[in-house]
Formats: sequence, structure tokens, C-alpha cells
Amino acid sequence: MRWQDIDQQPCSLARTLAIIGDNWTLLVLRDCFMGVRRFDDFQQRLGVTRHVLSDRLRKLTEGGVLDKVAYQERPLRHEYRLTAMGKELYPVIVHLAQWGDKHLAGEHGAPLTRYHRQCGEPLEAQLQCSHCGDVVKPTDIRVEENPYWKGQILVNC
Amino acid sequence: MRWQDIDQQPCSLARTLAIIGDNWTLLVLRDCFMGVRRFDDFQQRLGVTRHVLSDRLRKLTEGGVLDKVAYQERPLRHEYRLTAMGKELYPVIVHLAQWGDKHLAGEHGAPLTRYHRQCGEPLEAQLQCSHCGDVVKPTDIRVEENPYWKGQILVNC
DNA sequence: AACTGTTGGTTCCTATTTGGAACTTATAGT
DNA sequence: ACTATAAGTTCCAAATAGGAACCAACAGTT
Repeated sequence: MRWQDIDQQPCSLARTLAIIGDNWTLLVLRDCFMGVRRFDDFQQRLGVTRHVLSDRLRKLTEGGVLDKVAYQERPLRHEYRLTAMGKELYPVIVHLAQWGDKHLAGEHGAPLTRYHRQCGEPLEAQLQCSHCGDVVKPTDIRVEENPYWKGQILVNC
Repeated sequence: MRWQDIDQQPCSLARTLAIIGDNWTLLVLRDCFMGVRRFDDFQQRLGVTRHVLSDRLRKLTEGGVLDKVAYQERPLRHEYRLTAMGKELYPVIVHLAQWGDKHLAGEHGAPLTRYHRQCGEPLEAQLQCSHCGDVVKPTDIRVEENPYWKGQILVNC
């Protein structure tokens, strides 16, 4: 199976990764959350080649994660902004960065520290259930298959 | 810059993605969290080619996310298990899948539903600050640069 | 003893994608 | 007329992926 057909699978994770799971794409999103909006700024900060960046921005736009809007008319210039849907990916970025802070920091420590404005402490984010407010651990989650795909997803588990 | 050199950047997200940011790798991890441990099971469930799978499992093992352990001696056979470090990636998987459930589900609904055992409700996970217990929104986070890389990370923001 | 199956890969070849650099278009400023 | 800016596109060589076949080391069956 080709990676480009991965969005055909009955799996929300696979469909999500079809949009944002490419190499470079999550780094593009990192920069979006830092306020970067323009092509050349992305290109210089990431060091990615221009046509790969062009392709990733197009996929993110088609996927509804970014919005391509004109910021001037003559000459016509566009910039890329996170949509509401895109902003909902923030927890993913935070957890990925936090994991790197904890496990991959070198001798100089983590490059960035995130602080929680409300309490002023360095942020240690964790999963919380929005219904009961409890912290959620992997073993606290029970998975149920949609009857439509019965037996196709949880095979071999 | 080549993708394979991305781990040299002073960015925890980039370093994390150097290990798990490849195409297919997060789907391998999805299956790990579903209990899959063996090469052929990964291969059949993912549909990925065998040499790509071999490469990704090697990178995950070298990165400390998976542990390659022998489960029988004659003939020698290995399986791949999540390390403690690997298990800490669970929030990433949950948020990615949840985002797909919300935005990419087709007419038949989400393929899988995750329930929180403690309260029995379908899980809607959110970020929580472990210090004060508050829910964390993107705007609640203040970023501070490590003095060692002063001016190199937050440029253009 | 000879076949068949299982498991965890490796090898081979072709097709696609990436990295790097140069080029393009449309315009503003000097 | 020349230079600069912004957002790409085009070109080519090099790296990576997809697909299929092959391999090693055994176990079980005929």
C-alpha cells in the first residue's frame, strides 16, 4: 500500500496522518503556532526545499488545517493561517515537544520552556477526561469498534 | 537541509520527529498501543513494505521507543515492545486520533470509540496543567528561550 | 527423508520523492 | 534601467519507497 492511499483506511489516526503525518509537516505546524505565516519565513526557518514546502502547504490547505489568504493585492501575495480546526492540533505539538524536552534534551537543557500563564509554573501537560476531570492513563481507555467495520480493525489484538 | 539531519536542531519537536516523525512510524506506534508486537502482524495490518517496516522498527528501537526482545530461542525470534519512554507517547496518539474522529469521520462515524473506564463516557481528552489542574489552551502558554540559544529559535515571531 | 509452513527479515529492480540550485512573475523603490 | 522582494515553479541528480521474490532456521506432517 502506498502512503498516499493511507487516508482510505477506517482509522482516524491514519486519516489524520494523511494530512499532517508527512516529514516536515508537523514542523510547519510548529512554526504556524509560533506565528509564522509567510512562505519565505517557513523556508528559512525550516531549511526545507521550496517545492517540498509548497507541496506541504498545499496539502495542509486542502486538508483544512491552514487557510491561504491574500494579505496584499499588488502584487498578489498570500499567507497561511491556522484554521480553527488547525488550532485544535495544538495538544499534539505540546505533547510531542514535551516528550522531546524530557527524553532528548542535550547538555544545555531544553531549547524552549513553556510556562502556564495562569499558575506560572513550567507546563507539564497531561491528558484529562473532559467529563470527569480525571487524569487519563493508557490503561484507563477502553476501545470499542464501530459495528460497521466489525472485526476489521481490532484483528490480532 | 536533509530530513535525516533534523535531529541536530535545537528544537525538542524536531528531535522527537527525527525518531517518530517519518511516514508510517506513528501508525506502527498505533499498533504497538493496540498490542501488536510481531513483524508479520505489523506488516499485514499496515500494508507497509517489509523493508520500510524493518527500517522503522530499527529506528524506533535505536531511539529507545521500542525494545526488541527474544520471545523464543530455537529458532531465534524477536518481538517489539513499547518501553516506558514509548508509552509516554500515548497522549500524542490519543489527540491525533481524536482530531481525526472529530474532523475526518465519514458517513459511518468514527471507526473506533475510546471510553474512559473510570466514568464510562466516550473520551474527550484535553490538556491539563499538572501543577494547577486547569485546562490549558494555546493562548495560556508562554514560551521562554533557553539563554544558550538566545535569538536563534524565536526569530521572526 | 522429503515436503510444507512459519517467522523475521534481506535483496533486487523500478518508480516516486527529495535536495539543491537556478529561474519566473509581478511589482515597488532608487 | 537596475535592484530588491515574495511566492512560488522548473530542472536534474540522489535518495527513498513499493512490489515481489528470496533466504535462513527451524517445526510439523507425510
